[in-house]
Amino acid sequence: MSKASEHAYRHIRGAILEGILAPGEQLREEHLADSCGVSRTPVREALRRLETEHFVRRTDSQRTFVTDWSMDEIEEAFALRGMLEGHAAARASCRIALGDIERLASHNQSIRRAAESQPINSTIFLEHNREFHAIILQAAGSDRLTALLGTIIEQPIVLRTARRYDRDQVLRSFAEHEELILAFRRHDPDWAEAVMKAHIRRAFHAYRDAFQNALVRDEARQATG
Amino acid sequence: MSKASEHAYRHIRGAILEGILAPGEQLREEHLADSCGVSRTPVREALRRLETEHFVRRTDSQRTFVTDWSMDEIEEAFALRGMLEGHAAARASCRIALGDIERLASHNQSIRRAAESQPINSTIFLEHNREFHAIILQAAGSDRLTALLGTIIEQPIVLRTARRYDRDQVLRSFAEHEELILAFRRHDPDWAEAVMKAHIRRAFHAYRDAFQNALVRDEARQATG
DNA sequence: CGCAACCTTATTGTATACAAATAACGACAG
DNA sequence: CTGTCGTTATTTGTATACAATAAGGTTGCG
Repeated sequence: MSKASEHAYRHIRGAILEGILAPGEQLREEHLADSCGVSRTPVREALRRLETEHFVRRTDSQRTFVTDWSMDEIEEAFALRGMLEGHAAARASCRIALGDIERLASHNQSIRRAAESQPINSTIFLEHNREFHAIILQAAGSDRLTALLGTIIEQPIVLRTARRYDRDQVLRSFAEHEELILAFRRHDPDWAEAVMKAHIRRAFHAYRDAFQNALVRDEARQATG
Repeated sequence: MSKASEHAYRHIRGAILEGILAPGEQLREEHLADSCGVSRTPVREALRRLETEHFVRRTDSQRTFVTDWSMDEIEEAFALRGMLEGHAAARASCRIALGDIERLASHNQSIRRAAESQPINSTIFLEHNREFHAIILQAAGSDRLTALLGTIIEQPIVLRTARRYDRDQVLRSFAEHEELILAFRRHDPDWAEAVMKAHIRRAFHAYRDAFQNALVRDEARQATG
């Protein structure tokens, strides 16, 4: 994808991730075109792409809105992600090279250090966590699976979850990653798959807890303010 | 999606399914626009959509070609489809209404009749088979899963496989569907999932056998001709 | 006061012209 | 004869104007 449409894609996607474009907000092609400094044509292309990746959603009358997730939809997305990433881990366990296992270990050590820093460094955690999962996906050696997961992993949700992670939760991620690495060293697909599924499932509960806490805080703020 | 781009989508998709546009063939936007009677703009939109559905593929230099599958890619697609449709069957088994089970049974009887007709009626088989799977997917009640499977089930492949099905294979599909129905009546997710996975896996082997036979025939034709 | 048909305005869809990029081709050097 | 460079032709990308459609607001009627 060449200059303008790629730029529009990144710009809009970034704005959604940053929360500049809030969930539920309507997106107007012309307005986006202005704010990206391109014409509507590449904006439309970007929107279609963001739609397949579930960043935005279109109504029956072709209007586009930033996706606003219901808890059910999020649980469903996590369930599918667990299944697919579990499958990826199983495949990877049989194929992964020793060097890649070492890279996994290295990224996971960075995650441990991020957990132990004062205060914990979410950005570093997110970065190495992303890379950790990317290595596994690549080791699974299935372009199709990679493409599928690309439409499932909802970065806005991952982001919101991880930003709320406390030290315990990051250390728990670290521990689960370590177990995954053990499964890879043994080339045990069942083990790897089970650990990965559990890992994703825990992430879902972390998300749900964080979300509920946020709701409680909001209500408290409204009551006091 | 409104008139022109929807029309372009159906037109191009249909041409690929009919084999008018052959695997590996390059698609030129202007040419397609002429043959659809619309401008390039909606054609481009249709192509992007067909790309996400894997009907076409784009090179790094943005040229578009009708997808030409390698056997590895097909096996991978079948594996993912087995996993996802198995999951759908498990979900459906817990949620499906009695009426839907009766509809499944009815469609499957039509499949049996198609198998017993002289000669076997592939078109009828395909139609009811599609509907059978669609009912299950809908009963699973997960839009996300439906969307995912939409990008996995490769109609050109299903078509090519089913057209080669002999009576035995259609009857085998019928028998597997019957077992699926039994699992649904018992609301047994594990059973339903296992049967579905086996069903898809058998379809893969049917495809591979048909493909290999086709190869052998082609070679024989070249040797004789 | 409600609501329904109409009109106005906002927004998306499509066509087309032109710009940019890439592949195809051929000439020339080694 | 082969490979590389440059030129041309083909193809895709982008901007823009205009058409079609849907939303919102207004007026008139029950």
